[in-house]
Amino acid sequence: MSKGAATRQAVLAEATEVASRLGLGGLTIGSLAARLDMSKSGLFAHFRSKEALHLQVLGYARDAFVAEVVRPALRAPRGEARMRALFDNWLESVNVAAACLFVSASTEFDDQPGPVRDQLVADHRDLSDVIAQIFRTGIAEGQFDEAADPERFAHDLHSVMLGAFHSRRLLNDPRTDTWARQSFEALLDAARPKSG
Amino acid sequence: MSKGAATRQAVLAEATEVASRLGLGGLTIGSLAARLDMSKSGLFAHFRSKEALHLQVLGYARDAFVAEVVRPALRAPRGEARMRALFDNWLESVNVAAACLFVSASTEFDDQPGPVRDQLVADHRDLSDVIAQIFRTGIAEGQFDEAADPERFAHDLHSVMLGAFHSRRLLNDPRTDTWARQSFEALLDAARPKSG
DNA sequence: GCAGGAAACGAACGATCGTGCTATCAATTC
DNA sequence: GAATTGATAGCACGATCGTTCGTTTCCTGC
Repeated sequence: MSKGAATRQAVLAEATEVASRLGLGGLTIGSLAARLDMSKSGLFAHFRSKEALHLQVLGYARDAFVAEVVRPALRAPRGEARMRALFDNWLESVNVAAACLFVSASTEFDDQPGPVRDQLVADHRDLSDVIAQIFRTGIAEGQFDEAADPERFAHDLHSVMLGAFHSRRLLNDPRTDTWARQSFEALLDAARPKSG
Repeated sequence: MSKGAATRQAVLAEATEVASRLGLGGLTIGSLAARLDMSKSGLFAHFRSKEALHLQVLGYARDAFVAEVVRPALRAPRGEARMRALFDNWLESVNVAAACLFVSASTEFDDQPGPVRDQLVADHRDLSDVIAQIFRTGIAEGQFDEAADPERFAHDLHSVMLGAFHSRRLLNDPRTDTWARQSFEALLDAARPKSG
């Protein structure tokens, strides 16, 4: 990796950290440069616009999220076990900057049309598709009901995670994980094949 | 209402609208003043600090949310009917500025300690208490299981709403309401007294 | 209708915002 | 090791940020 690419990665890592706390809107070139002991213009030259920085931060966060949450889960056996692995990793990522960034950026930009919002929608769709696909495999394995809607399951699972992030990060409620796991089990139970 | 109080209300209404789209962090005195055809200093004099403005916006949004979502629901018969009324009103408020503001501000400030965050936590607790109390009444009425946890129900209902706001506002998914209602019914079913 | 107080304004503050230039410095290629 | 490319710094720009101050205008209670 060339020198430029290396510092760019370092900038994106730090930017992801900051943006996960202050939101993408709270991310400023100046303070970011100060944190990294760089000049404002030197840092800026890597991105050429603030929106480009936003997009690259989202790309970096997406890669981190996939590497930390999604990819390890895909090594679990297909179907329900894989779904459980994904859920576990996701729930553990409640303090991982990349995961938090997507939650905060999604509510921050849901009313601000543009490339950033578009990217967030696309990323959400990708994750939703992964969940739905795992679910479909579970159907094929006989673990889930053929009549169940994989996309609705993905939506419901996402809701559970949003609630968990809210409960853990804003309220700091110690019951968060217990409740999230119970909700997850309820989702699985509801998706089980009807016996008879 | 005196002149000052009147314009202050007008400012808070507009500020709530703007903050619901751009977040509290995206709310600036200058642009807010321009929207209301006021001078920056004239508007600022009402609040004396930006944080005070933030807190008063939250108070205004809270009152609006209670007036639009909570209070009407309390006129429904106690127990399950009241819970359904609350859910219906809440789901309809997906495009009401005050309701959106709480969702976005909660994720925006969950990592920024201070009075604003404290206020958000308090407001969340208040709403959670209302839900839990309605649930407890439903238990007393025999509609819900004595063994069910009212606070967990409140948390789960909140998760469903967060998912609905996300799905409607970011993804603009037409299935949002259907899915939210199905999730709500599932929560109610899970809370029903066990027969036998 | 006048006095006194509240409300709004205009101008300015220092700081910081995002974004350009130009120059210097380091790294890579021959 | 010289030449070339790319990375970083310095400086400046207009704009806007939150905030203060002194003045003016409007409202209100007598």
